[in-house]
Amino acid sequence: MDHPSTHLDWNHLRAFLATAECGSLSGAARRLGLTQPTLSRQIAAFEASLDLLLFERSARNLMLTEAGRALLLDAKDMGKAAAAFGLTASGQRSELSGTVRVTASDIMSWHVMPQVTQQLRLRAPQIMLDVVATDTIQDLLRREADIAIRHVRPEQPALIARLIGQKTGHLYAARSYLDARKRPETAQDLAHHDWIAMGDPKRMRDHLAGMNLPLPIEAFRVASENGLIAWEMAKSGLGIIPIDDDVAAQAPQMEQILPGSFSVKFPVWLVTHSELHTSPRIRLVFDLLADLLGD
Amino acid sequence: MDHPSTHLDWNHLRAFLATAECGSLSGAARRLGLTQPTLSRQIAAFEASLDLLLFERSARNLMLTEAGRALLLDAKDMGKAAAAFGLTASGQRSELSGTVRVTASDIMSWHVMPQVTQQLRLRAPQIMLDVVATDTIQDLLRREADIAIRHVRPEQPALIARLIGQKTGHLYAARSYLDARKRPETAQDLAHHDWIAMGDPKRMRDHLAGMNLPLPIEAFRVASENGLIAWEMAKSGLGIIPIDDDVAAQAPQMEQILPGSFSVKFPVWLVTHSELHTSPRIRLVFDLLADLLGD
DNA sequence: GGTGATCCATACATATATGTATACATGGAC
DNA sequence: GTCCATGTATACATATATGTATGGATCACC
Repeated sequence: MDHPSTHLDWNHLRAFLATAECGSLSGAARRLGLTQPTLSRQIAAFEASLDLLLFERSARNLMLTEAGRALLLDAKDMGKAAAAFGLTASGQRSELSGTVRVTASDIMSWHVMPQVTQQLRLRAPQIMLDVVATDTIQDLLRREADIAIRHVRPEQPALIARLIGQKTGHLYAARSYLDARKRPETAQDLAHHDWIAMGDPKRMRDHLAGMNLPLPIEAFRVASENGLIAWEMAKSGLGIIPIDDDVAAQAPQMEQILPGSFSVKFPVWLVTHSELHTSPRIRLVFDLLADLLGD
Repeated sequence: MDHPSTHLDWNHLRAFLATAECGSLSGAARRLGLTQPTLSRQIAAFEASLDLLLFERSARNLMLTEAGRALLLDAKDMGKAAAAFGLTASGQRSELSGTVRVTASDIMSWHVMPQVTQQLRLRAPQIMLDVVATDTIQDLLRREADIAIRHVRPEQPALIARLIGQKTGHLYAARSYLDARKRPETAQDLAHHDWIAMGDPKRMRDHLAGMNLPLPIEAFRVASENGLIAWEMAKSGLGIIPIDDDVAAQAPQMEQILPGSFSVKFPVWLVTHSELHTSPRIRLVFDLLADLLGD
């Protein structure tokens, strides 16, 4: 007994998705490059084959039925997979070969870029990816990089940015540190601990103060512009550091401070120069990165 | 600039997936209920539209090209989504209404079934799901339940079972317990700690001994047939318990013992009576559970 | 080496889907 | 109320895709 999905007409499925997302047959026809009567018939045939009413025909516009709403979720998954397929297909074309230079923070470069690069090599084998670990937006304006992964929205009008996702972090310290010092029980205790700063301690203090966590500047005992070094310091037990949960999960000796509280959310932006976005190669890597980073 | 995926012929995509999975055009034609020439032309047209060679024609059989292999991954995602769509569509049909009784262990019933039930209500609103928290396979043979979620493969020939996935667990204890006692540093330390047994302590001791973790039977200070009660005991600091990582993740006061070591992998089986599997309603819930549990 | 099974590609007739043109309905602007 | 923009459904001609039939090629088997 084979599943009914193999006997579904996948083009009808595509028609359903487009119609549901556009809210009209005409709109879906425009999006798909077909005509409105075609969409009308495809939807009707699809409903007949499923033996279900997908849309409520209310004169002016179509409305999803209850069943249609449930099915739309699965159809959207299919649309995402189809989009990914299209991207991968572009990546396989040899005429898009060349180098694309991507810049990301050192932590991102070290923690997520290896796997992303691996995925990208599979999906766009013709493209050579050059990962530069810096954190200044100037790289893009000076054309020293093609695409940047950033955690703040860039202001320059010459840049285009797409919000990809959001990462969550918390406060962590090594178990050895917490065993040696008194384990903090309340937010007040935190001021008497050693803190590690990534970058400028003052900027970090202000940031934590904004999270309702005021700390004296003396609390920051060590700092490093290099995020990886700061993180290694934290791992070896030098103090408390706020860091991305995924990074922390890879270090079993790290323990979350006051679990559940003081969560930091930082967005992930994909940025490129507006002129570069018209280059098919860079455009492809941009879209692939958006797909790979946006899990 | 719209994505190229909207202009892809999704039926060609389906043809590609079937051909790649079957290894031949004829096989794909049989699966899809089409003829071999149709598949031949669809694949050729698809390759032309993508401007990519997907298969290497080597007389006897088709072999995926490098590009085809990369694209197959995305196509499989699409196939999965299409299968899910087909299941949801079945669930929306009113003629499949009725009750299905599912039995699962108490921990599973409490931890995963609520969300699964919610998903299932969305995808098959006509079906009333009855969740029974027990762990004996007899329920199925006596027809006291229609479907069982189990962690051992059933032996009875009258039952059909499908392996859905695998869950991973580790040893956990409450932070309060670990603060009060000496925090274990090595595997040897574990024998001097208090252990909590789910079910029969002897069976659990044997199970842990099989994981190269020999414990005296006196180490088990408390036990409960009811897994939830054992878990609550562990959360309140009565000792060490091996438990699923997802369950542990929801209890911030629980800390993993010797992080990374002593991992327990237990399979998830979906079981039903072979006769029941022919009932469309139960068959549907079976497939939906397989889809929902197998993430 | 012959034979049958299996597989892919092509030709041709037919079935199916699509586009064009059109009729009809609705709601907003004036 | 009238006009116009927008949207859906149907008729008809045409373009496209599909099935049937067939030929060629390869491999397993005797």
